Amino acid sequence: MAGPHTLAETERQVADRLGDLTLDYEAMAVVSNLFRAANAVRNHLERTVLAPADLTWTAFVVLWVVWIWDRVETRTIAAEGGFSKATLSGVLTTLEGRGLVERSRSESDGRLVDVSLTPAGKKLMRSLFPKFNAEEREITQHVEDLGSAAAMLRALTLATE
Amino acid sequence: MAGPHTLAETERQVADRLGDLTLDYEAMAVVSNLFRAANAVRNHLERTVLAPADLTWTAFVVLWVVWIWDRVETRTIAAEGGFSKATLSGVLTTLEGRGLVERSRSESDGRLVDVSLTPAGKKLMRSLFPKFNAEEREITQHVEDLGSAAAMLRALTLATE
DNA sequence: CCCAGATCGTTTGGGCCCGAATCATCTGAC
DNA sequence: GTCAGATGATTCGGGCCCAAACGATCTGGG
Repeated sequence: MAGPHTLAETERQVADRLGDLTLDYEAMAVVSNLFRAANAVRNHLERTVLAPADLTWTAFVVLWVVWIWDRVETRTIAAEGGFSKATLSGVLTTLEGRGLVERSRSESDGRLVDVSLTPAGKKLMRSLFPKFNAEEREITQHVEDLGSAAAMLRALTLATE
Repeated sequence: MAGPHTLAETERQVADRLGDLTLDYEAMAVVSNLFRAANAVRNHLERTVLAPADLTWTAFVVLWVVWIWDRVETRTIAAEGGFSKATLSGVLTTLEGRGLVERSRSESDGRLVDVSLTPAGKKLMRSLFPKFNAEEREITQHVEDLGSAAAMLRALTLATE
């Protein structure tokens, strides 16, 4: 889907296999590069910022959402982070075991669970996030127009709904 | 990291937590939207195209690479697909068990393993890829300039190396 | 009241994911 | 020819990932 080969090389190979079918090579390249970029950025941030703090990507996203919104219901975290409630359940258990977050049953609705950061969790995020953002800045510094880049990505997200 | 809240809302919240630190909100928005888009597109393609064929995303990427390049060494597949050799090993075992790919030891170098598609694997890809590409086309149809979009994503990938 | 259906979070089972350790094979300096 | 180091793929252990099943809780119509 994504790799060091040039677009032209890939096109020629695909044409050999599906020469009789009409394909959209530009769409192919965009989707391919989307995943290549997301993978590369994620791996980079994991290595440079998250691994030293012994955090996985998803764990960091969970901490981020809880940190910013202070006290959130689990369903909100899952929606914001873009993963399933099942995944969240496991990650929350891990983070709770490390003393970074706390679960508490909602008083108004016994089905809901609220999540908040412990003091240790807040301390970690306060020290970690500036480093994370500094890397984000590094990574995006060669993108010409950040505003239109963000808009383009938003368009892709909207197109799947 | 990504979610239904507006950028302005998120900025205000972050400012409350880190008001005394300089942050790059545009870089934050791009990285956030990158993952939101990749997740959304992946989930969409998994649901619409891959799930009916009982394939995971990674399994499809592996099949794709092997299909296009006909006969590839495992290390090449991992590099092209953007995941580790450890991951690939497991996925290959799964695909081999389903009779879609074959492993064979390289004759010129006993350390290497070549992978190729079985007839069943070729048949599957020939029927599946047009559907996949049609969805790619749907998803990207509202992106204004596909060429510059691909270039922007490539810049992000390069920035991590 | 009551209870059927909706709405939560969690558990389960199977698969992906990676770094580190392991084992096999190759290479080059001697 | 030999063997130390380099280079492969695989295995292992722990964690993420999801759909489906589950149990608990809430809601509203009767």
